[in-house]
Amino acid sequence: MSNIVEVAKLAGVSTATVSRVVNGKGYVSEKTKKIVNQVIEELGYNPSKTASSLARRKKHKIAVVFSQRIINLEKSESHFFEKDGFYSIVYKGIKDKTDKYGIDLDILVLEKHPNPISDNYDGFLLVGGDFTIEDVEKYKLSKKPFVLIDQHLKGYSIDSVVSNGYDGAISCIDYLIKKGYQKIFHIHGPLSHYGFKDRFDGYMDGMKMYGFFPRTFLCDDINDDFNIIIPQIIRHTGMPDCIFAGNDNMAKKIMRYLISEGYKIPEDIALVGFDDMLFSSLMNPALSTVKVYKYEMGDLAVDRLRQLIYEEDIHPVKISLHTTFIKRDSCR
Amino acid sequence: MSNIVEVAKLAGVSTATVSRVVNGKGYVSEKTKKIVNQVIEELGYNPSKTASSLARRKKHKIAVVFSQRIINLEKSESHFFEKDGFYSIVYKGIKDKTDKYGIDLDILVLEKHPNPISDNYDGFLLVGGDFTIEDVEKYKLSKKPFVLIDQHLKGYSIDSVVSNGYDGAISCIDYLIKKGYQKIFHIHGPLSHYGFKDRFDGYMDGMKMYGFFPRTFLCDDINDDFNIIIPQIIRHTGMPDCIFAGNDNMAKKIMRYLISEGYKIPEDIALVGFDDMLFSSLMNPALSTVKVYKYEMGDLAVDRLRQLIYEEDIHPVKISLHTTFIKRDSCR
DNA sequence: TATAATTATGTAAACGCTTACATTTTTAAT
DNA sequence: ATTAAAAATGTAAGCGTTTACATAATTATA
Repeated sequence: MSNIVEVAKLAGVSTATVSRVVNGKGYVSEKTKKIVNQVIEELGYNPSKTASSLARRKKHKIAVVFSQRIINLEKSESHFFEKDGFYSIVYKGIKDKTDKYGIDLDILVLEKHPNPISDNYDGFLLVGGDFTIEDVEKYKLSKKPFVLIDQHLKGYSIDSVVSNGYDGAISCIDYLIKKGYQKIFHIHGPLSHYGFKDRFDGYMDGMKMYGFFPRTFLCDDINDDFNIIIPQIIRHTGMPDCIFAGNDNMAKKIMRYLISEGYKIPEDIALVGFDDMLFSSLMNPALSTVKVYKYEMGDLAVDRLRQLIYEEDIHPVKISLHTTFIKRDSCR
Repeated sequence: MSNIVEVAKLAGVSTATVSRVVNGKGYVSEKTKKIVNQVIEELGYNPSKTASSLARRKKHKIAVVFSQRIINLEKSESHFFEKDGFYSIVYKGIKDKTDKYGIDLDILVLEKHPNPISDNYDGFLLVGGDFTIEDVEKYKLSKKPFVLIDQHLKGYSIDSVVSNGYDGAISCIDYLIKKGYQKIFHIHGPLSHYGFKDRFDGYMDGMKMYGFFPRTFLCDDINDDFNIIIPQIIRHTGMPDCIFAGNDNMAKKIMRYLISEGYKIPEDIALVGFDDMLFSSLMNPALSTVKVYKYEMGDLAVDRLRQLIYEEDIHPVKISLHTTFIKRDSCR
C-alpha cells in the first residue's frame, strides 16, 4: 500500500498538495493536479480513511435511527426491512448515497441504543413521525448534527427533510372537487406525526377554499380495525362520496372493507390514498394517490447531514419535497 | 473528549501503561491497573478507535460475503434477510459477536463486490456452500484473513467453520435402523456444497455399517419440483420406508407431496430432515431432524477471524460443530 | 515598473493511539 | 549477599493524513 508521502515524492510536490488534489480543496494549478492524479493512478494509491479520520476528527460514519415501532411495522425483527415498506425505500435512498460517499452507516433503534453513543458517529438521521422533542433534545446535547426525516417539530429550528403533504393534499382535493365530489372525508393518523398533520392541513384548507365542509377522523393507522371504524364513521356522519385516506396503507384497508360490503369503487364511493406505495398501482381498482418521493427524502437527507458535518455555520433548513397527485381508477 | 494523555497524566503513569491496561496486554501491576481504571471511569474516557486503527494498521471492520443465490434464497432484495432463514441465523450469530467486540460489519455480495475491496476490511467471512476454490483464491491474494462458513474445500488448508453433518447423519441413521427402518433413501443437494457432501458421507457410512443398501438421489434443492422428483424416484427404485432429506427445506417439500398423495407419516413412510429450522417443529407431523447450530457457527467464525486478524502464526483449522438428532413425530 | 492581490506550494505540527526498545523495580535462585 | 530472571514502567518514534501558517510564484492594478 502506497501512501501520500510516496505519491508526493514521485509527483515532486508536498503531501499538502497531494492532499489538496485528493480532496479537491485549496489552490492547486491544473498542471500539478494532472501530474498528481497520474501518479495516484500509477501507484493505485488509496488514501487511508483511518488517517484522514484521525486528522479531521471525523469518523465518516453516521447512524440512522428508527423507532421500534417502525422496525416492527416494516417487519424486520432480527435483521431488517421488507423491501416494500415506506421507510425501507427511504432507507434505500440513504444507503445508496452513503455508499456513494463512502460513509459508513449503522442502523440504531431509538428505544434501545445506549447513551452516549454519539462518540461513534459524526451525525444522525432520525427517521419517522415518532420522534418527539424530548428525543431530539438528547441528540442536541450530543453536539453532533442530525436531521429529521419525515418528521418536523413545529416551532423548533431543526433540520428536517419531509414531503410536502400540504400542497399534495390541496392539489388532490382540488382535483376531486373539480370532478364533482362534495362530501370528501379525511381519515388520518396521529397528528403528532408531521406527515399526517401536514396532509390534514392541506385537506382542511382545500375544502374551505371551495366552501365545503371538512370532515376528519382520527384513527390509529396501524392498529385500528377499519371494518369497525368505517361503519362507525358513516353512521355518525353520513355517507361520503369520497374518502381521502391519510396514507395508502389505510386506503388499502378501507378499500378492503368497502369492497367486502359490496360498494363499487369509484361508482358508489371514491377513494384516494397518499404515498404511492408499490402495491397501490396493483390494487383493484388501482388506487389514486399522492406520490411521496421517499427515496429522494433519504438521498437528500444524507446530503444535508454531510453539509452539517463537514461545513460550518450552516443555517438550519426544512426541506420539503413536492408531491404529485396520481390519478388512477379509484376515483373519477 | 478526554484522551489517553489526560488519563496517563491523572493516573501518574505513561500512556504506554494506560494502553496496556485498556487492551489488557503486557505487564501491568494490579495496583496501577486499578488506579488507571479509576481515572478512566472518572473521565469517562473512551479510547479512539480511529487512532487505534491507525496505529495498529487495523480497521476493526470485517465483511461478510454471501452469494447472490443465498441472498435471493433468503428473500432480501433491497436490504436483508427474512428472519427465519438458515443463513439469517448464522448472520445473527456473526452480528451479535461483532457488536460485542465493536467490530464494524459490512455485507457484501460475492458476485457484485468490486476488487480490490480488501483495503477496506481486516478480514472476510465467506458464507455458504457456493464458494469455490476460484473464489477463495481471490481472497487469498488479498493477503487478508478469511474464514469459510458452512463450506469447506477438500484438500485445501483453509480456515472454516462447518457443522458436523457426518456424525449427525450417522446418529440419525443409527436411530432409524434401530427403529426398524431398512429402506432409507437419501435425497440430497449438490455435493459441491460441503454440508450436503458431509451428510451424504455420513448416510453412506451409516448404512454400510449396518449392511444396508444405500440409495441416494441428487436434486437441485432449490429449483426442483418435488412433486415430480419423488414419484420418479419411487418408480425407479421402489418405495422406501423412510426418506432422509438433505435439509429441512427439502423435507418440507417432500412432506407436502407425500401428504397430498395420501401417505400417512410416519405410518406409511417416515421422513427426517436436517438443520432444525424454525418451522420444523411446527410442521404437521412435527419433523424429526438433526439440529445444526447455526447461530454458533456465526459466533465462532467471528472469534476465529479475530484471532487470524490480531494474532500471528495461527495454524489453519476446520471447526466442526457437533449436531444433535431430534426425534419428533415424522418417524417412529 | 512597482506594488498589491491572488494563486500556488511547502513546512511542520497536530490527531490519539501502539509498541519496540530501554530502563527500573521486584522476585527468584544460588 | 550476589546475580539472574521476570515483571513493571517509561520513552519516543511511528501510523497516514490534514491544515494553519509561511513563503513563493503569478497576475492584476495603478
